[in-house]
Amino acid sequence: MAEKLLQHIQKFIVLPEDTKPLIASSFIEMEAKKKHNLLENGQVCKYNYFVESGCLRLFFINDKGVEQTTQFAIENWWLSDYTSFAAQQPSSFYIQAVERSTVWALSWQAQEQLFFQFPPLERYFRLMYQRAYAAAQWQIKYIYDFSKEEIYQHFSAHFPGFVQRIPQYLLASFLGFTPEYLSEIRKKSIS
Amino acid sequence: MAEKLLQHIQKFIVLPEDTKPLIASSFIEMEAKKKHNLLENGQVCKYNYFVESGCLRLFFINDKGVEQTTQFAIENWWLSDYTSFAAQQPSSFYIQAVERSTVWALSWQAQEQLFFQFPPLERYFRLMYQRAYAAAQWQIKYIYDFSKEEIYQHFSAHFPGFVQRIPQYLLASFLGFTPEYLSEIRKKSIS
DNA sequence: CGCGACGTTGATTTGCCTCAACGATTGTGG
DNA sequence: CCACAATCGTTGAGGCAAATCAACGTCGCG
Repeated sequence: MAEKLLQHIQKFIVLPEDTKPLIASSFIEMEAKKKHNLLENGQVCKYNYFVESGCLRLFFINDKGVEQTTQFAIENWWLSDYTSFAAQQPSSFYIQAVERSTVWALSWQAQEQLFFQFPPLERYFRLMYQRAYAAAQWQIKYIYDFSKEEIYQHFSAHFPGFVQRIPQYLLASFLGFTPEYLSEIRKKSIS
Repeated sequence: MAEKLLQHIQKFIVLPEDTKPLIASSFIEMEAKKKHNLLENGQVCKYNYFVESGCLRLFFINDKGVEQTTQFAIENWWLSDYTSFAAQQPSSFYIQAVERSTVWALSWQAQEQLFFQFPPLERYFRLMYQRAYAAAQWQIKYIYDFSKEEIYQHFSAHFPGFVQRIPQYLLASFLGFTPEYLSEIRKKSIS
């Protein structure tokens, strides 16, 4: 149980055998069908999610009623609305399964207790946040640096498999433009 | 010495008296004049900077030669290019003092050694990264959610003091548009 | 089979940029 | 302490990337 999660943690810190049951039992295993919402706007984001398989996305709905995806998480990535999670306040985001997904959910209380029982996990999570923050710094750089067309070219060059895997309207939403414009860009790059 | 830094750490974790000299001595105090670069494109980002007073910015230069500011850090905030810092690879950013600033610099090696000597600091840094990452999630949401004009209105409503404090061309660069357009927006909101 | 979700195409509009020129303010050396 | 230059902010004309709107083809699913 929780093999993938434990293996992932062990890439970053040493895990004594006897801590594994403690850790595994702190998480809740969840199965989410495609399009199922793990978090809805207005709710407190109770969990930090580790994706074992499948894909989640973080999005919000703007004042025109359009869904804006700001992040995806695939296997071995964590996802949460950390503003809501850390302060246990209502979120303005949704978290939704893009595909059928298996995730391990860690509540804020369980996380705090785990840190108390096994402090080296602080290091693991420090590294995870550091990695996530570095990725966010890059995402922001991309947005400022490139035109929409360049953003698409870079992204599809770096993550060809992922581009194939998700519907185009979600990709457009994530990259910050309309499905129509994505269509136009793709037509150009084929010919 | 390093009073502000130690006080800041104590807001998040308990610091025994005898650890304070150890911590303080792991940092290098630096004074930076206005426009002085603490990091330049192509160098490894050797330090994680804590701002005691003044203001730093993180920026890069795009292919048209224009400086794009992606973050500011004022008193009690940390700043670094974490992609470069964590992997000790060359950075594609600059870090520059916006005003005369006093900062405490922590090298990657010193940071690792500190974690070894006093593990509770992992928790402090986990919380700092969590906070920084949450702020980045919000920044990304803002970029997707609002028009340039709305971004300016929100920002100047939330941080009126900061808007006064820095030159307009840096604010424009940070908010993602040209100084000319900022001028236009400001004219509109006055009348 | 029929409906709804998804992708495409083209016409039109617009938010914002580019470029160029000109005041205002700052600072710096003589 | 003034003169001159550099930096910074403003204004306006023109242009383009990307959005909006609307219509239509296609696929998968109940």
